[in-house]
Amino acid sequence: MPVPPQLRQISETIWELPRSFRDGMLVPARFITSEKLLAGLESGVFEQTANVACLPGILKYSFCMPDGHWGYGFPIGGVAAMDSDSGVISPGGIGFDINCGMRLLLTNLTEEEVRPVIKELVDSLFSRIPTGVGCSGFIHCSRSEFRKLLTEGSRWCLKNGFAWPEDLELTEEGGCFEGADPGACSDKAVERGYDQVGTLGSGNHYCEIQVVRPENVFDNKTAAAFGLTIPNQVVISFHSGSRGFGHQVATDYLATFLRVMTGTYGIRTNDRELACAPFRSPDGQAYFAAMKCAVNMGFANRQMILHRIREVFSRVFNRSPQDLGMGMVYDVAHNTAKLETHEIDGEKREVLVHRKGATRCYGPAMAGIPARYQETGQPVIIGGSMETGSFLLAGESSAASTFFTTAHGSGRTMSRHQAKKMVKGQKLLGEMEQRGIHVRTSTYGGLAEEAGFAYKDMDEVASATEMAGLSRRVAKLLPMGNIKG
DNA sequence: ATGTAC
Repeated sequence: MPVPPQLRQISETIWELPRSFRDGMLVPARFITSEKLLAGLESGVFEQTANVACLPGILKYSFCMPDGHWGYGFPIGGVAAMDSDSGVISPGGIGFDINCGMRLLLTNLTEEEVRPVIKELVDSLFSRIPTGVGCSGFIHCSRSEFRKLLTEGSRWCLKNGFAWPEDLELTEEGGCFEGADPGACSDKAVERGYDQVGTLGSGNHYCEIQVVRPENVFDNKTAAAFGLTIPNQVVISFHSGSRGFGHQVATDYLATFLRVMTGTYGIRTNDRELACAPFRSPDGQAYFAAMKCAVNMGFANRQMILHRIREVFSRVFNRSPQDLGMGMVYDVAHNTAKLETHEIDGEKREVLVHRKGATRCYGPAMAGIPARYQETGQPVIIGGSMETGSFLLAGESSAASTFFTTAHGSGRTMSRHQAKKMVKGQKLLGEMEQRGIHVRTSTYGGLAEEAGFAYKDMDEVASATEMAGLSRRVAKLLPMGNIKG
């Protein structure tokens, strides 16, 4: 893909479009990537990252992470910090699936112990965790109970016996964004969401049983601090979000913002998909309070899925989850906007950081990460494709340059439609089976969309984040079994 | 991502 002629290389891992690239750019656009990944960037990503640079109140740079690809308004992999007084909030900078995120769970089992029962485990996970479009959850709470869950996030799960206390410590923000207001969410959003807690969803949402081979551990000391202490240790990671609820919140407020943006607030954007409102305006604050509800739904959703995973392993091995060492490593959100304090030109300021397909990666000794990770930096979980595995990384102090943000996945290289044309899901399933990856899926078409070839090179993305100083590689997690929607 | 066209 040809890059814009105005793009100039700043360092080994930074390319920049200057403000002169487009009228109205308030800051330059920066692409944090590698030479190889840069060559694969779609031209739309340059346009989108430059359009974001025009949004009122944006500070320093409009960023695109190494896994960046074309998205709604912002690129997926887009990062923008706004001045919390004069800046805007934009749903397109957060994503439709608010608090889509990754959670990583340990076991004290080895590959040798798990391999003989992998089919039973995967089949059992598939039958116990609802997957696919429109699926319902296994807890049936009322609409009013769901509104409580929206304000409490993972705390609701703890109160109801679906969490260990340490699960909350090991979730970003303790599994709850404070200030969530269910009153800011439409009845329609509640209607779509109240029955979906504890469901995986579809698309690229999955739950995977993985093995950490000794040759795939890059930082032994940090791996041990993250609980990886056994050769060929088995872990489980999964990817899910706030389902139909978050989608409806995003849809509702995009419509509102489009209605009021120009008339009420006098804001014009290059792309209607960048609809936004001043953060301090009533509309901006209402969306922020509703978005927090969706964030909390996402945390609670992943907590309920975790509960079911523990049940499944416990039943198959006839041992308690505690005895199986099924504690969490961490839970990271990658579709949010959050008020954080960052140093901007030598001055500490409160800014609204939009992360859309981008992971927070606080470094060592920072407030806001668990005590046990103070020396290592927070765990960062980057989900790859179901064929190539995932990465566990650690936050670094040098990530201050991107408001402590790193990549979130491997990033698509082709559309879902294109991927489906290239391989039949049933054939792919057979091939993966032969390579020792047991897969269950709710639709064969959906499986084909997630084929490994439809994604960027996972190793290249992880290496690029490390070279750029955003996060350091700790271990690569290889798939043994996968369930997907 | 998504009751994949409220």
